[in-house]
Amino acid sequence: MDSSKITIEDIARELNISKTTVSRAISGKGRVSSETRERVRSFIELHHYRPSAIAKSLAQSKTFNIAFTMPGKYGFIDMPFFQKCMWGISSIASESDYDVLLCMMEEGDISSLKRLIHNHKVDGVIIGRTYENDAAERFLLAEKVPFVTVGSSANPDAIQVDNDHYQACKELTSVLLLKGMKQLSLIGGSTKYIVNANRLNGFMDAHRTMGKQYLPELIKTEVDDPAELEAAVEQFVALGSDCIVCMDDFVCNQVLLKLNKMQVQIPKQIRIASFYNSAMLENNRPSITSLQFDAVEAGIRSCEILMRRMDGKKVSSKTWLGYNVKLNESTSVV
Amino acid sequence: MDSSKITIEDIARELNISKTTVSRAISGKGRVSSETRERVRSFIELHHYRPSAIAKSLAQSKTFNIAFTMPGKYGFIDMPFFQKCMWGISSIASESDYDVLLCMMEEGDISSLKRLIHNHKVDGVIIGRTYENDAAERFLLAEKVPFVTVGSSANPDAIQVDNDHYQACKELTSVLLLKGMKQLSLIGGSTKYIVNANRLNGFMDAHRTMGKQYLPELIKTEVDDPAELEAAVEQFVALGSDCIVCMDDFVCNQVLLKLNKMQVQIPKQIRIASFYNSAMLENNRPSITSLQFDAVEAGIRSCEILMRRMDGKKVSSKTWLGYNVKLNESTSVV
DNA sequence: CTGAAAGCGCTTACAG
DNA sequence: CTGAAAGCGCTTACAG
Repeated sequence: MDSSKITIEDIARELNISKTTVSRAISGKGRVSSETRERVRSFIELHHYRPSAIAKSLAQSKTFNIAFTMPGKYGFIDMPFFQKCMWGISSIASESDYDVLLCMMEEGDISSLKRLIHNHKVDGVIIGRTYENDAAERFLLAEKVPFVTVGSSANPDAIQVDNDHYQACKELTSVLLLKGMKQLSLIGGSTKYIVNANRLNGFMDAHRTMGKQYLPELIKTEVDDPAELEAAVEQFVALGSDCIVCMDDFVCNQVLLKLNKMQVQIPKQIRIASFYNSAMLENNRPSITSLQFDAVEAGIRSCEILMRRMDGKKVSSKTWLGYNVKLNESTSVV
Repeated sequence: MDSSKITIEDIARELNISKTTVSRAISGKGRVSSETRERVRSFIELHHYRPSAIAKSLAQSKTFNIAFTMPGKYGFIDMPFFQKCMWGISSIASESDYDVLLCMMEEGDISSLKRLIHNHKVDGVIIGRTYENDAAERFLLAEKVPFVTVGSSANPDAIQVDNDHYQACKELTSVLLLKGMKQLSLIGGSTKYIVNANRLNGFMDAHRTMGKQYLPELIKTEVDDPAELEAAVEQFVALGSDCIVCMDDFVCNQVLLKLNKMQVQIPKQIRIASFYNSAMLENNRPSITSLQFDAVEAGIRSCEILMRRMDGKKVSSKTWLGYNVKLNESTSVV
């Protein structure tokens, strides 16, 4: 018998029992005598029978697929994050015999997501990258498709899994202050992004909590072009800042290039820390002190939550993930 | 009528025609009067009917899914390649209303692939990373599942899409020689890997073709630990090599670090080129001369070929992809 | 050009 | 504990 074509009906016929019983013996739902169960089990093993996921899907009106959305053509930044995240998602999904379907889309263009949903190919989705006023989220909400976002969303109806950037930044800043640095400077992009606003607050509150002052001239947010960034770095150095804290790894990378150009040595002449880790900084010399967020965990948690949500269970709308402060060469006080 | 629950039967009833006709009007297969077709079309549009991909799958015994395999937990190297490749694959797949299912696996552990195939969740697979004596390939061959590999495979039965590394390396080497470099050195890993053997041959044949000599002392393959690599670099410098050619970007990265440590300036004191491009080198200062391979194209071609193969069409067992020689600062002859 | 009917391979109330 | 039968929502020979 060709193993790839065995059906539940074949088993029933061979074993002289009904399809119903076979189905029950396999799924474990409903009572089946242990003797019958064993006969089915051994037949299946012998003939390498594998149930058709498609038929099961149709019968149960479930696809056993979830989608994972991520940037496609552009935004090749921080790809390791997505890979690790996917790994976490896959592991959890497969435990429930679910598979993950790729959905690549750019900001604004959610056509691939629409196709997936309209074709009823998935039971739920994990949004790997959120945007402000996210079209994908609005669409999924309207279509009543369960989803969870990795990263914060402004949408109060979205179920979110995120790192506690505020706490993490506050802690890293405190550690730097404890190490004796006195003139921390901060540089980063737009604080209209929630995550950046949180980072700024963490930075400031750490100072407050420890009874330290920060110099307003040393805080430079809303930086969005290289020239501006270079000017800021020059100013920090001129004002005698002893450590530059970067709001993200992208900014950090640029700061490093600028300091290199200026021939300023790290950590001898100035120290550097980043509020975000990434592959970009991983191989840097000196190694960069940064906050470590675990992308695999983000994947795991978001998938677990989505699974529960798809099961109709209540889930909390916001899940905080852990973080680590990783001290490296770039902030060593010689 | 709840749009998410409309079936072909509802349409048939509302329009007073048979399910058969509705199905034909939608699929375009079989003759349907243009009037009927139009009635169906407008009804569908009005009520936002979307056929169930699952039901279609079961009826046609096709899943409309393909799998893309890539490394999971380990091997976080060169992730942008996979992302670009996936983007290419997705675009082509979606043209035929196919979706791509993620299959993350480590060398040797093909359990996730097995699950996918046994559950009949895909019609074909694209192997994103090939290994020697690839377990995944052997499995798919045995299961008679159509697949294509991105990158070369030693398996003669595998349908492969690959870059012509030999030609590419030969060309880059020739260009370097034409620029006047006289003592090219070559460094890389094991030549048991087909791709490395090809690279070595390209390097040597370029010399031969141009009537130049290469010094055996300047060719160092089978390098597999950092100490060995550092020693080799020191030797190259001591022997007066004017350009180090690296077999891949990983080796190149290490060579750069070593030269940096040695305070040897690029390209002033020595030049550098890589036989492979990657994000790791993209942001380097100085920018690195390297061979450019288009990962999006690799995805596109492999998916096109897989689609044709799944259609039962004959496809050539080996497809060569293009490449570009990208000259950058690291080989400028001042 | 159109339909009735069987089929894809499972699941699941319902009845026993 | 077990079965007959209907159902999941499409497709497709076959017949007209």
